[in-house]
Amino acid sequence: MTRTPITFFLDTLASPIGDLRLIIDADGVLRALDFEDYEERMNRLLRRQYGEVVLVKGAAPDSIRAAIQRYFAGEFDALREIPMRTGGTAFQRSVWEALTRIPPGETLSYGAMAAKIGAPAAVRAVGLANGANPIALVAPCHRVIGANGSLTGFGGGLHRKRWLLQHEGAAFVDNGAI
Amino acid sequence: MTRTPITFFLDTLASPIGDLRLIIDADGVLRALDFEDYEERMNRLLRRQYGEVVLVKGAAPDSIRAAIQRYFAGEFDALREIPMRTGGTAFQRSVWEALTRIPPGETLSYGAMAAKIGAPAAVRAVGLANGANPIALVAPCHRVIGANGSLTGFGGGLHRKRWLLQHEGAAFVDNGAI
DNA sequence: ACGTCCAGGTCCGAAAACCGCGAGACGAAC
DNA sequence: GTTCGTCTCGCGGTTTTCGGACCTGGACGT
Repeated sequence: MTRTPITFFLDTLASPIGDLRLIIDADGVLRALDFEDYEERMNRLLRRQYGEVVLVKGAAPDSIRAAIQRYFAGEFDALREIPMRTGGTAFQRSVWEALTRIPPGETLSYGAMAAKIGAPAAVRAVGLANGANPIALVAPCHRVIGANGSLTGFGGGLHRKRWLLQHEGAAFVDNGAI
Repeated sequence: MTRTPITFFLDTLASPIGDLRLIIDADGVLRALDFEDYEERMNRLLRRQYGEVVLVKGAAPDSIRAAIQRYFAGEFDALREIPMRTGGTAFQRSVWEALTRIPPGETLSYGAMAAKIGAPAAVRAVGLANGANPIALVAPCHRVIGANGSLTGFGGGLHRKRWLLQHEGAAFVDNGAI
């Protein structure tokens, strides 16, 4: 099945935990963000949400690049200034939207997040939706951890989840998982 | 799953065998054409090919409207001037593309058409693809008939297939089916 | 403490069902 | 013996359906 393809712009940006890939649309809005070594995963997510996607190289707006760099420099709330947009189902959007309301330095459990969006039993579904989050960092899925405080999973690698939470000064239980 | 919806323009045009619905894209290219009383069927095809579709009223280019009227006035080849584009699978496109190469006044059997696109055994599949043709008249699926010359099926009603073939002066076996 | 089971949204792959056919077989009519 | 209908079955792409997996957690049993 061939749908009319949609075109996005691709930029990269160095960070302390590896190069980032930024996907920007024609309006200069962030559509996806991931680590370069998980490129394949991101492409899969993009295809799921938008069908066929054409990526061309293009510079992301300076404001977005600067905001991310300020985040890594310790100005955590800079991420909130970044305009973003996603596809996905209504459920997924509600999860991702809820992510942006977790303040830096705090965490939430999957169960608590499920309760917060009004579907207290959909705990695993929240986990899945987190796994399908196309916009790492800006939709801070790394701030969702297990009910017992452990790191559980992260699409960009658990070591990065650990780094990000430490960077933000959040409390969690480090069980040494990779 | 919500994909970004695509917007098309909808126009209508009277014909000797009923009002036509024309679906035009932003470039003024024909995306679909069907008879008004089979609207539901066309909407289903559009949804299959493009996902969510938003239809707004809008005038089709004069050149397209005029070409269709000239066809009904007896200038059969006028249809070939109409720019069109489709979604669908590779197989379906090859079938629809082959349709446009059948001259007015001639017919082809499903089996012959299957052979022509290099899949001689895919006879029923050709039938299915014909049934999924979104652009009646311009992709002249009415020119495909049974191996024994009978009318078999037509998405817009067999009486219209009969009328069109008579209009073009094509030979076929009329078994009186409705 | 620890295993086991289930809950629920979504995607993916496999399998089955669907058909705008046509060739071959069969029997019934002239 | 032809010529026709009718029936059966195989064909192959597409759609639909179904079952399992998953970035978890809480209840229940031992």
